[in-house]
Amino acid sequence: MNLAFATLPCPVAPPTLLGPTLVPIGVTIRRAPGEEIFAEGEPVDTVYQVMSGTVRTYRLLGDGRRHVCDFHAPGDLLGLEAVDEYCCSAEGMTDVILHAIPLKALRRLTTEDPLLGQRLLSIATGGMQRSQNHASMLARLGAVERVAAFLVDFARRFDADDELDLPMTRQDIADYLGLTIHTVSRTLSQLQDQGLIDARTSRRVRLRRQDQLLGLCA
Amino acid sequence: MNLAFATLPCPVAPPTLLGPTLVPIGVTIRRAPGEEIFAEGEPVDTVYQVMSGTVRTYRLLGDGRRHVCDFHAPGDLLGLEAVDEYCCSAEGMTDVILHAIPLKALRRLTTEDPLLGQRLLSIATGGMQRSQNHASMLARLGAVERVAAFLVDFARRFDADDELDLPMTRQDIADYLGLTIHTVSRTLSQLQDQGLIDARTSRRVRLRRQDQLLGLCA
DNA sequence: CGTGTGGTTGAAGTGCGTCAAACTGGGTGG
DNA sequence: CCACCCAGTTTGACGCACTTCAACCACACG
Repeated sequence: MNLAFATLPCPVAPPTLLGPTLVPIGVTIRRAPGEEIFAEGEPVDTVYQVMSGTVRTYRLLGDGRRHVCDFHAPGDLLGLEAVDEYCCSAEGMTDVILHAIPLKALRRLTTEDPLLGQRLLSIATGGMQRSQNHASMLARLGAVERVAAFLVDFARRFDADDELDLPMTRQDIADYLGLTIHTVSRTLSQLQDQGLIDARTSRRVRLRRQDQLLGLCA
Repeated sequence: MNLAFATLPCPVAPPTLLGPTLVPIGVTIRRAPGEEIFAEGEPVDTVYQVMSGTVRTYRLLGDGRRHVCDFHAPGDLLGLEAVDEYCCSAEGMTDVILHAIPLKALRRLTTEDPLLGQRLLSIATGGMQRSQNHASMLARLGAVERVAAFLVDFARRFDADDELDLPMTRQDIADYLGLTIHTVSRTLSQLQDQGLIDARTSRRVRLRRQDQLLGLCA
């Protein structure tokens, strides 16, 4: 067993981050499933790095419609904003461990360490590209393409190769893909009938033909 | 919906007297309407600041479907990417004057000047927020809401208060809003019938009831 | 005056949403 | 251990918003 990893609280380090934590300051906090991390409109005073578990960020429109901006894996940074208030809310989907970094301290460190600034910029542009991909998908793909794109993307970012353990409900997926739970459910059934996936339970999906799923993403 | 977007202080100015640039290096280039500035997939070696005119950034999906990522006003920065190739194409919609900044030089300046790094980070997070707004719109708003949101947003970012001079075609708008030109045209006619706008010509629109249009954006 | 590009409008088609009902699995209490 | 519940999920029937197909219009240009 790799003891170096065993002592670190962040088992997954995505390419945007060089180390397990972004900065050596801040405190560790925990959140239960459904528990709020920060809310849209609150003043920004803290940036969070996901250390373990999964987080969803979302916005509520005037009449209650919800849009899930993204699902966040260990390593992801939350709350890096352009303005002085959070533009979306964040809450845990599983039990979550977060590294909470005071914004002031982060700013101070950034002025001292240009490399940290570079890294933050890279994270921010990466986030921009990701939301642009999301927007392109919502603008031009149909339901089957969206669900296929979601499955392939989730497999790449989170779990293993083809055995997915989805931490989110159908409603979460629907609000992420701009669909309804009915359409998501029907589409998954359709992919199952076509033999592209194998939905063992509603939360456990195996990608049988990842190449064909990828081909559906246009 | 929060329509704020971080742009640099570059007011619309006649070509002979351009506003402040991001950095004191780089060269000025011009592009005609429809002319390419950079293309999706090309290696990133230059970032551009729009000095005058309007630019569209877009992506092409496999089968020819197009998604317009954004329309860019004077002051906006183009080509700030997370990876080593442009993730969308950019071309002029009007005659355009751009400030072309070699990426290497920008990187060097950034390590020397932490304030510039802050500014770039602010631009990047602003761009991320803007694409997130775009995605939320595409995910959850209907055609009327999308067109209304587009008009209000365009009025804020570009032109004057309520007299819009649209530099883009219906196809551009449709590809930005995830609709067809037919739906865009019909929706504008509908808003006209309701007295919310006054479409003098197809490119010239007056917002008669901006408050009501804003109310439509959910 | 003909041609071409972009825009508008109508009629018909369709993909996804809405409404409604049944199902499933996990948790709880009798 | 079983009965029951309940949130989440699946599935069917139907409606509607947007797309598709098609025609016509407006204006610029040679």
